[in-house]
Amino acid sequence: MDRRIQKSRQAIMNAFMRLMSEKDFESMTVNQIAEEANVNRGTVYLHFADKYDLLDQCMEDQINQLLRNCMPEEGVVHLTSKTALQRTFEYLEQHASFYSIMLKSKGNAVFRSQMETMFRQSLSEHLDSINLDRKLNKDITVQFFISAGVGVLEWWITHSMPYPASVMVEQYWNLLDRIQLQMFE
Amino acid sequence: MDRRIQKSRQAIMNAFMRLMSEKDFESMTVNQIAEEANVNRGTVYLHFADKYDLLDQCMEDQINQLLRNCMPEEGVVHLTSKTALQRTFEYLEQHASFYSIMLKSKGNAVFRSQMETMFRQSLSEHLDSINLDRKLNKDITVQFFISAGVGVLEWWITHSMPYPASVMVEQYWNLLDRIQLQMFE
DNA sequence: GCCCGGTTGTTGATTTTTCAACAGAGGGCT
DNA sequence: AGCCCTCTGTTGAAAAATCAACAACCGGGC
Repeated sequence: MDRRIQKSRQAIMNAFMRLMSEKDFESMTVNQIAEEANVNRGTVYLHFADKYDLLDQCMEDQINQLLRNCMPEEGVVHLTSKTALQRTFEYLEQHASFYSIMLKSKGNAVFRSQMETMFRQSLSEHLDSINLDRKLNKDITVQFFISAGVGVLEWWITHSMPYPASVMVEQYWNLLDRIQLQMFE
Repeated sequence: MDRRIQKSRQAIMNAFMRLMSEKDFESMTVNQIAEEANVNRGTVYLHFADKYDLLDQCMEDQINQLLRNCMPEEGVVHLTSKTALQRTFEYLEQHASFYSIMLKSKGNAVFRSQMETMFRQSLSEHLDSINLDRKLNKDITVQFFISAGVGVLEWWITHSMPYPASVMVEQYWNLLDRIQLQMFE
C-alpha cells in the first residue's frame, strides 16, 4: 500500500541485520537500531513491539525470502526437486553471514522452529498432491524429512560450510534417492 | 531538522543521477525519477520546482560535496595547496561518470558557472587571509586563477581524462609554482 | 481534423513519520 | 541508601509523504 511502511520496515530490518553482524543482540538498544536505520525511535515501535519481535519478524522474513527465491514455481518443494535443492544451498551460501549469526545466537531455537514451520507447510502441501505409499503415515513422514533437511542445513551452516554447496546437494540427493524409491507405490 | 526531507531529497537526487548515466535528460520524465527514487511523484514537486530545478540543485550539491571532500580544513584552498589539489583531481577521477555527463549535456554552461561561483568564493576568502602583492588587483587575480583552474578541469574531463590525476597535478603545480613566486611580496 | 495516451503541475484528504516530552525501570557509582 | 544516566515504551501535536483526482498540455496515429 503506502510505500512508507515498506521503506521503514525494510530500513529497520536491514539496520538490525547489519548490527547483528557487529554486536551482540542483547547489548543492542532500540536507539542504535533506529539510528542505524536513519529512522525515529518511535517509528520502530510503530512496526515492532520490541526488539524481540523485530528479531522474530526478521527471521520469518528471511526464511520467506529463501522460500520464494529457491522454489519459484509454487508447489514444487525443494526436498524433492534437485534444482530447487541446489538453489537452496547456493542461496544459503550467499547469505551465510546472516544465517550463521542467527543459528549461533540465542535465536537458535526460534529460528530453527521457524524454518521447520516453513518447510513443514510446503512439504505437507506437496505430499498431498502426490500419492504416498499407503503404509507411510503422512505426519511422521513429513517430520522425518523436515528434521533431516533442517538438521543437515543447520549442521552445514554452524560448521562454517566445510563443503561447497554442490557437494552438499550431491550427498543429500543420494540419501534422498534411496528413500524415494520406497515412498511411492 | 526532519529526517524525512533529507531522505527524500537524497533519494530523488540519487535516482536522478542514476538515470542521468542511462538516459538523456530531456527524455526523462518526473514519473521515472520518482519511481527510481521509490517516492511518490508529488514528493518530487514538494522539493523541486521541476526537473530543471532538480538538475540545478544536483549540480550545486555535487560541487559542494567536492569542496567539502577536497578541502577539509576550511580556509585552505585547493588552488594553493598541493595535497588539496591532489584530492580534487582524484575526487573527480572517481566521480568521473557524473562530471563528464554534466559537462557534456546541456547543463554545461550552468554547471561551469556554478563551479566558478564555488571556487571564486573560497579562493576570494583565501586571498583575503594572505598578503597579496600590492601590485596585483584582487578581483582580476581571482578571475585569473578560477578561469585557469576550472578551464583545466573541464578540459581534462571532457577529453575523457587522457592523463592520470597525478600527472595533471604535477603539471598544474608546475604552472602554479612559477606564478606564486611573483604573487607574494 | 480529432482523439488517445502520457506528461505536467496542483489540490485536498488521509496516513505515516517525526519530534519532544513523559513516567517508569534498571544499572552503576559515591 | 541516594543520585545520575540511559533505556524503555507511550503519548499528542506537527510535519511530511502518500494517494487519487484534477485540468491543461503536448505529440502521435487513425
